[in-house]
Parts: sequence; C-alpha cells; structure tokens
Amino acid sequence: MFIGSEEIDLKLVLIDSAQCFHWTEMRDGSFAAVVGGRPVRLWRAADGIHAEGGMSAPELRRYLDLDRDYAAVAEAYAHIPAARRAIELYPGMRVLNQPAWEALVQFILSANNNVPRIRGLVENLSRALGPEFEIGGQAVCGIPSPGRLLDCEEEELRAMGTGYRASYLTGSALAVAEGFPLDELREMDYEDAHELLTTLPGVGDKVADCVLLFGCEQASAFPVDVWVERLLRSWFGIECGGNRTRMMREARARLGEHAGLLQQFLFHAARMGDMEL
DNA sequence: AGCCAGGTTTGGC
DNA sequence: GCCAAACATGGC
Repeated sequence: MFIGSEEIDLKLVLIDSAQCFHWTEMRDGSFAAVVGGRPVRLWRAADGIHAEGGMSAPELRRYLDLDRDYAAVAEAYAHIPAARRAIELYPGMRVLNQPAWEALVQFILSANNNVPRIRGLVENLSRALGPEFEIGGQAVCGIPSPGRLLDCEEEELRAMGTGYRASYLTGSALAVAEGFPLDELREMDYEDAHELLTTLPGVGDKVADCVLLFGCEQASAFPVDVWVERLLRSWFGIECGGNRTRMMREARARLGEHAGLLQQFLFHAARMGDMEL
C-alpha cells in the first residue's frame, strides 16, 4: 500500500530519535511495530513510503505527520541560528502523532533512564503482556493496554526491570481504566491538558510534555530534558537557574505554536553531538 | 566506585 | 512556592 512521497527518514524518526521505543528494524531494512493494537510494516521504495498491515494510509499519514508543512516550520524559525542549524541537519525528521496511551506508557518508563534501556523495558512489557502479531514473517508485540497492565501484579512489572516506575504504570493504568480522559487531551488548551496530565502518577512536567507532543498533537509542548537544557543554555541563553519547568515556559513563550517540533530537532542535535554545547 | 540517563515524588522549610 | 534527597536499573 502506497502511503506517500513526502520526505521522511524512517530510521531516524522511528528508531533513532527517541520519540517512541517500540519499532524494530527488520533484516530487509523495513520497520515493524504494533500501533494502536494493529501490526504495521513500513518501508521506502523508489516512489516513496509503502506499508502493509492493519492501518490505513490516512492513519499512517497522520501517525508520521506527513501532512504538515515542515518547510513552513523551518522558515518560521529561520531567523534563529540554533533553530536554522538543527533543522538543516535533519531534513527527514518528523514528529510522530502516536496514540496517547502508548506515548504515556513509554515516557513514564523514560524517567531518569536512558534510551537503550527504555527500549528494553518497552520490549519486556510488550512481550509479556501486549498483543502479539506476525508481520513480515516476524513476531511483533504491542504496548499492553491499561487492562492488561492491571492484570499484572506490581511485583511482576518490577521484575521486568521497570524498577520504581512499576507503581507509576499501575497507578496511571488504573486512572485511565477508570475514565481519565486521555483522548480529550488533543482538543484541550495546552495549559489545561498539561495540568491534567500531571495528576497521573509518574507524570511530571517533562513527561507530560512528551505525551502532549508525541501523543496528543500539541505541537507547542516543549519537553526539557538534560540535553535540551544544555542546548537552551548554550544557544539561547535560557538558564532560569537550572529550573527546567521555567526553562520550558520561557522556551515556549519565545518559540510559539510549533515550539515542540523545533524541540525535537534541537534534542536530537544535542544528543548526537551535532551541535556544540 | 561513582556518575549518568528524554525525572518524579516526597517531605521539610 | 522552592529545595534536597530518595528512588531501580544497567552501562561505562
């Protein structure tokens, strides 16, 4: 199935840029995952991106953010040296629109953790509790639903390596199972959505912004982790005494409605060592 | 051994 | 409101 011929670097977006941690690269160079309970495989052909599996082309176009005009975003930030530079570095970068629940689980696990280990934890959880499919001749497992997480004792989650985040997972799963309006965050004002998300256990200001940016189409959400903090200091002169919440507010105020899209370029540049800090 | 990783929570002022 | 310490885990 043909998805589109827009510019996108699948490996960068799905594997290397730490917006999600559950895609795998197959031996033939295609990429597989379960998204929203359905298996998907994506690959690049001569004419563009193709897919097979349970998602429709429009759904995949939205997931991969193919309908956004990134050239316009680049232009809007072109007067800011750090922004211009980071955006130029990764022409194939796109910001995913994941199911909110999947972003929530993955970024609860991301707290005070590193990318390879986050990936391992997501895999452990998915293999043990998630839905399993076969695609491209290989088994793929999805991120477990709230109900599946609640079927499981906190101790078992801990045994999968989640550590103290186990209680956050069960706590947030319970809240969602009992009606926390995850799907309404998309239509809410940023401020309201952010405040509501931080009522969930394991969700502070930073994880909330990751869920909003990668799972709720809130393009202004601006997660500040250690890498973005360093870059904000060195390239923007934003210090705020090292208080990341204040740095986030200042960056959002300066960068506007697409601040979060830019954040993804800045984050990757800092983490890859492609911009001096 | 000690520090770091896409931080959050808790308790004390 | 701000601040410090505790929190699991694994790699270097």
